[in-house]
Amino acid sequence: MDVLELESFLPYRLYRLADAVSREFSRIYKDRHGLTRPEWRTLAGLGQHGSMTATALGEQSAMHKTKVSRAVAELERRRWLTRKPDENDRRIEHLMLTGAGLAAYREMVPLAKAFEQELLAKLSAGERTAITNGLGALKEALGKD
Amino acid sequence: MDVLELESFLPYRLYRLADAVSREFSRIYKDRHGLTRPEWRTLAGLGQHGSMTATALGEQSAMHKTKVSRAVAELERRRWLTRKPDENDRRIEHLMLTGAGLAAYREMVPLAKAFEQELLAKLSAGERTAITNGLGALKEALGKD
DNA sequence: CGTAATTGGTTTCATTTGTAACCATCGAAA
DNA sequence: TTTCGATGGTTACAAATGAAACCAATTACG
Repeated sequence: MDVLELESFLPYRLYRLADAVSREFSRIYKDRHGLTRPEWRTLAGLGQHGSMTATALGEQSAMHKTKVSRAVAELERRRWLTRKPDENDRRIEHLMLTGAGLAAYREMVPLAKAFEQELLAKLSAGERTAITNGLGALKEALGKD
Repeated sequence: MDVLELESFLPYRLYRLADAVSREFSRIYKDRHGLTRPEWRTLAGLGQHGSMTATALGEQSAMHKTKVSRAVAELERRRWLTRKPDENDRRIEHLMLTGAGLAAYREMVPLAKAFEQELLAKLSAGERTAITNGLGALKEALGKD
């Protein structure tokens, strides 16, 4: 009889780990500011790049366009970002953080980095390169088909 | 100014990858049988262990008890599993697959394994041990706190 | 040109999810 | 034994999500 060992099955291991890490990390943006993950990613994308379109945001952070649309709407409601219509193409809007949005971003960045450092600090140097490289290789593998 | 590089941020990399792999893998149970992920995991848990309680299922496959409850209800509706009340403790029910449930499981196991093999085949031997070990180490790191 | 196909983004609707409240049963302690 | 806290599991409600339909503006092309 053929049995699948769930615990060692790669898709399951990956998902479980990502879920645990993500849940833990979410405390930084959810508990402190009541943000959802799409909202956090939107903030992070704009904080990193300054100004982006909704489409670019979706591509950078792997979000469906409806998620982006809703996240942007909520951040706008909070006055954390503003939209500026494109000069040449009136379908496009350029998004950027307001002062308040930038302030929130600047407050969270060090917390995010600290979170990552704390996690990595529990690993040996070899283990750190192992995940980094392993994840990189797997990402490449998924791409080429 | 302090910026967070989202692309290389561990929680993000992990989640993105897990999401992509999981989405790809879901074709095997979603497209073929219309199962949700909790339903697939329930099937996989019972197929692997023969008989389990709902609580045990939740622990093994990292699912909230409401997810388990609903997945079990749906699989029961399909007549893919049955419940047997515990002799001594009437709160507990032992779950096990029916013939139909087992048949579906046996059909999917080779597909799941093939999926994993195909993915791993795109990596070098070194990269394969890198993810395996990296994920293992990270899981340990999350546990100890 | 004028029409069709594409693109950027929003909205609607059905499904999935999480939280919390809930019901029943059990075990321990008074 | 009664009572209280814990445990196994379900349900109700609100929020998050995905798919598909949609609107408007733009581009491609006959």
